Amino acid sequence: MVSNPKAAVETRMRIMQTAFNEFYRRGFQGASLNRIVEEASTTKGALFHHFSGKSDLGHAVIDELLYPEVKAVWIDPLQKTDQPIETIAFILNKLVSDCSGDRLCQGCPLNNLAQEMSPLDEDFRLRLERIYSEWREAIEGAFARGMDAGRIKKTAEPKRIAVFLVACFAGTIGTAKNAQDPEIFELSGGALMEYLETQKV
Amino acid sequence: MVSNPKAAVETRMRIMQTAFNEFYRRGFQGASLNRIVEEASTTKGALFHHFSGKSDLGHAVIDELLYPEVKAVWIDPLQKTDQPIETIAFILNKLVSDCSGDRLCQGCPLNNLAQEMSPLDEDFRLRLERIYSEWREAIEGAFARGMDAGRIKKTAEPKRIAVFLVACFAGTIGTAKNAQDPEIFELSGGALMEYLETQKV
DNA sequence: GACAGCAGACCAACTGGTCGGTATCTTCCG
DNA sequence: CGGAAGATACCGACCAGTTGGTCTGCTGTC
Repeated sequence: MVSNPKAAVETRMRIMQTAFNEFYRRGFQGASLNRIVEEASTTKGALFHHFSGKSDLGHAVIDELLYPEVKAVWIDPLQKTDQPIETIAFILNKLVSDCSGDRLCQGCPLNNLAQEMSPLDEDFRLRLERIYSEWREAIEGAFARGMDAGRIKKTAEPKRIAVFLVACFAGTIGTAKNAQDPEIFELSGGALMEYLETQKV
Repeated sequence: MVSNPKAAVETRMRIMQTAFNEFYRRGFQGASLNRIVEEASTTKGALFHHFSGKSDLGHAVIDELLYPEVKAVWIDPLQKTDQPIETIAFILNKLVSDCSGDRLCQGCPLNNLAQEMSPLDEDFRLRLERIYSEWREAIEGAFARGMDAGRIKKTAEPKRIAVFLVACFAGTIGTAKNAQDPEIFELSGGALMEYLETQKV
């Protein structure tokens, strides 16, 4: 299984990261394997040695790059808190300050891929849906703990809130991407926080 | 300009509608002109007689099919009302009852196209953004009139609400498409109406 | 006969994918 | 310890199929 380790896994990683950028910019269908191998300074041989095809490469990018990213940014922090609203506000602020306005206006990689590929390929859809559902569960759990801790009002419905929040994130980033206008973030994000405040005790 | 009129505009229309379906199902990049002309029972000659290329066809579909649809469903009703929340609830219910669950889970044609094409082609982005901004303005106007009529609370911010609403619609339909689960609509739609209720007097 | 409307053969460019070859490493036997 | 055998990692020419797009020519209507 393991033979010439370091260089090989590095090559594999380089291909995945280059592919991630291509998928992000041009979509999965628009991405070209020829461009990917050129951009990654490697060859078809290497790509098809590490991946069985374009789809397999896509799956690997989702499982090994996208999922860990979402997990680190959203899921892990939420799983440890009983102050969901403050945690979400913190993450959102961090995202806005970390990424430049331009970057934010390129859309969410997860959402971009999901919108394009979920109707076309069930394997893609299931992998992406797993990320979404873990994300929702993390939010739901945080709000449930918030209720137990007396921070969230008793009548709140964590599941409904979680589904709504994920939809709002996806929609806000998506519409901001189309408008190419960071003001969308401020307005939509403000309204979102306004909604969340109504869920406090 | 006009010579053999009826048949020609009919051919043109048939090509656009077939293209619309192809774009809707496979995305613009994934759509094939060969498939479109075959599906429309015509030929490359006809397509390139009526449109200067794939992009031009895309533009025509947006301007002549997508925009009128959004206008009829969303913009026109909103421009005549000072009861924005009731009007929106009505439209949403109509959409859900008109379309089958399956159809809804295929996503919003406007949002699908926007997510894919706005980063790739500025002409697409501008045309799509025009639809979004008219949509937002219609919502904003309706809430402003609602405030004047004393139905919406004085502290409401119509523009913020409009931006947020459009983002929520896009996000809800998008996440429901990925989840292939109509329950997303009920949960997210419920939360959305819950938010809107807080904007009443 | 002039021209819009359309047909469809044709084209270069590119797509995802294959395959024989090579170079570098691991393994194991003597 | 040497060195042959074998596996892994990678190269890049090559392939059939498809893409968006062109162009010549036919046909029916003014």
